[in-house]
Amino acid sequence: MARPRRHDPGRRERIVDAALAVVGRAGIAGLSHRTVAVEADVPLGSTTYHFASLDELLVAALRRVDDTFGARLRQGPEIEAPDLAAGLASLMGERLHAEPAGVELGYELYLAALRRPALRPVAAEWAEEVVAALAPRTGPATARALVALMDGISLQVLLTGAPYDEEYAREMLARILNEDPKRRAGTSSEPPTGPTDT
Amino acid sequence: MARPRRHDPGRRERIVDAALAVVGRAGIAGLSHRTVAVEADVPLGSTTYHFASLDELLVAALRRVDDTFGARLRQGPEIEAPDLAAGLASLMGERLHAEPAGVELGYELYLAALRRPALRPVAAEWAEEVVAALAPRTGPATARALVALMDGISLQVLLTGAPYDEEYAREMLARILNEDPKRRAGTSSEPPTGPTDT
Amino acid sequence: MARPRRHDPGRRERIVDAALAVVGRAGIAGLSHRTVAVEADVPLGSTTYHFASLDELLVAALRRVDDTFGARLRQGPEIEAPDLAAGLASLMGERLHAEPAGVELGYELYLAALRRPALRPVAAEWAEEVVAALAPRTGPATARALVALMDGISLQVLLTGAPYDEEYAREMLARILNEDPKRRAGTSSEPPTGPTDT
Amino acid sequence: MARPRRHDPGRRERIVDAALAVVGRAGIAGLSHRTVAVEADVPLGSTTYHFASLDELLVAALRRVDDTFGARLRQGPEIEAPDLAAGLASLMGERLHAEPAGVELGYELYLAALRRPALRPVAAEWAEEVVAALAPRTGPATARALVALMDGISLQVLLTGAPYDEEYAREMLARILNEDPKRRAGTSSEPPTGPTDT
DNA sequence: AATGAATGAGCATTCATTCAT
DNA sequence: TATGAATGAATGCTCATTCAT
Repeated sequence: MARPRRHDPGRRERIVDAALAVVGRAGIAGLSHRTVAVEADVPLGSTTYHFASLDELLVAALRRVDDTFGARLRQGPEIEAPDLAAGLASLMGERLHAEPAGVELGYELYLAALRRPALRPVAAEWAEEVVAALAPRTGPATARALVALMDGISLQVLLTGAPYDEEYAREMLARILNEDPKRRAGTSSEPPTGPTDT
Repeated sequence: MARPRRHDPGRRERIVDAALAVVGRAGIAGLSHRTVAVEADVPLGSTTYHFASLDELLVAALRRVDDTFGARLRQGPEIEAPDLAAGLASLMGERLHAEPAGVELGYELYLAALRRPALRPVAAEWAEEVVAALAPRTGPATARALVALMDGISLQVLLTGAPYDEEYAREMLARILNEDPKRRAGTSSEPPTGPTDT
Repeated sequence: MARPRRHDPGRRERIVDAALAVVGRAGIAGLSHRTVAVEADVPLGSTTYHFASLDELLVAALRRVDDTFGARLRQGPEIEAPDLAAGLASLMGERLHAEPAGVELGYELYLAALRRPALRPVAAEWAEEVVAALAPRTGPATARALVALMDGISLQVLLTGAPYDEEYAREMLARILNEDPKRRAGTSSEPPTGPTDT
Repeated sequence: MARPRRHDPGRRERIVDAALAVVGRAGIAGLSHRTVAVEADVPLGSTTYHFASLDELLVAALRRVDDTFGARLRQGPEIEAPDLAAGLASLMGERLHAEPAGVELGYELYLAALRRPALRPVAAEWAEEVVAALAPRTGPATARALVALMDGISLQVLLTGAPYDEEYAREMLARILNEDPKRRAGTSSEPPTGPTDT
């Protein structure tokens, strides 16, 4: 009972919150007008009134997530650590252990965006955010490669259920940070816009 | 009308083929008993008779795919190329251009596996296959990192729609192949089970 | 309760019957999976199982109607009446009074077909049936014009609610049956394929 | 954002215009409060505020249409043409080719009126308008028959997709204009209220 | 062994209308 | 006087699975 609730300010936000809760629990595929309406304790029609389509709701929900790797990187000290590879490897481990759901959500978003164009802008933003945080320190090309490697390693962990090996991650990230020693002297950093960068 | 086809020996296989065709065309989400029954020109009940669940059918179909990066790697010459990084970068480009659908299917499988445990073994196999092909040449740890990096780079290409930059990929793969120059001499290969490998 | 009803032979036909009943009562616009399911006392899914789309069901229902003007014409004596115009006018009146619902259904079908291509073949068949019945007596062109005139007169009656004026109808049908007296001698019939016919 | 538009005097008219645009584009079935509100760039509530029901809005919109056969007939020269049948046949062809959408709208209105009593007055007006334009020249009964025949012929063209045969139409219209040659001399006009007219 | 029929749950979406402000 | 928000009912349709034959 107890559901008169005409004039419910903030309802739109509550729906977004509910969508996020549903996606966290059941994945993007588990999001439907019905699941979100139940979660938000709101009539079904209300979800379609506020969001013309499920994609629109999903995008609104994903944009609200500021608990991404990029966000964490911007706030934390790792970006300035003397050993950047170790900092990133540590941060990966921290997130994989502390909030695996958040990490999963991120990759689910990436992969879902492959088939749902509406999600691509958000996915691209999430990815760009990390690159933007790293680029000032490493240059854009290396930053992009670091992100690619971290993405690939995280996916492997999530998929195989194998434990995260932080030392292994550190080593491989360090290799990316090493420019080719045959062509240059082996320094561990490169100018923001080095000659090999795009 | 008059489509008896009792005693149809290859039917099970035909259903698997049809499932694969459907998945290739419409993605994993497009697979249903109905779509596959239509594609195979088989009664609906036949699909549930031969496969207890959709997941089972999907697994059977995915296991039959031999058009994976790993399979291609096993057959081709790249694995023995003097410049392994260049070989892999070239192979990535080839696949991204020639059969993006196949590449997408791979990542779609990863996505699905995140939430559907039944698919995880296949997804893990697909990933392991590449590692297994590379490991004899680079050692398992480096192989795993190469795969991670290639996955990350491919995802970026597919998600952002940016053109694939083969030279960039080659450079970054080469960095992974370079062991830390501070600790060792920069050789482009390492023994199958080097000290840093897991 | 009392609704186990697995294995219900003839169900498909019952659904068609129900559809016809719904359309007769509420018009084509009143036909929905739900209304027809209730009318047939059948679960909702059953209607979509037997008919892939509403259009398909509607077409099946309309094709079963043999209570059309054309059917009546084929069976009755009017077609051979010495005064064809009077026979047709009388038949129109008979139908308008005895089964206005059937007449309405016919014109609703014609008009609905304007916007729903799936209905056009049936509508065309209904119209052709009358033409085919009349053509041996009057020639195809005159037959077509007779049908057009009868359609137009019936529409006016249905729309305005004005009473059907049989004598008026007879007079105008007779005029169509009269070939142009300026060019020919005024006979009341023309050969099956007269020179002015298409 | 910032679309205040309080005190918008012509809003009611704009809503009617928008309704007409929607109906022209998507048919009567495509008219809804939402579609019309979007088309008029007006808040949803505004449409229900100004028009108590959809029917009311639809009637207001249809009454404004002056692009009907009757309107065209009142303005054009055909009504005074020496060969009235030829004039009408030509006008039919002109409209069927130049604005089939407008013609279809007319018949769609007839359809809707069959089941929605609120629309009947408008539909009757549309039909009466042509009769009124023709009656001074032909007498009311003949006028009504001409209209009936033209409606029937137009419906056949729209339904079967067959090309409009102007000469055929002219011939049949001419027959209606010919009073029965057996009873009277074949003149091509009759006094406004001839003995056979109702 | 094989399958056509069946079905209850679910889907995204549209809608006319009501109502508190 | 306007209107944004709200909502319950309905729409066509898909689905995995069950089951009697």
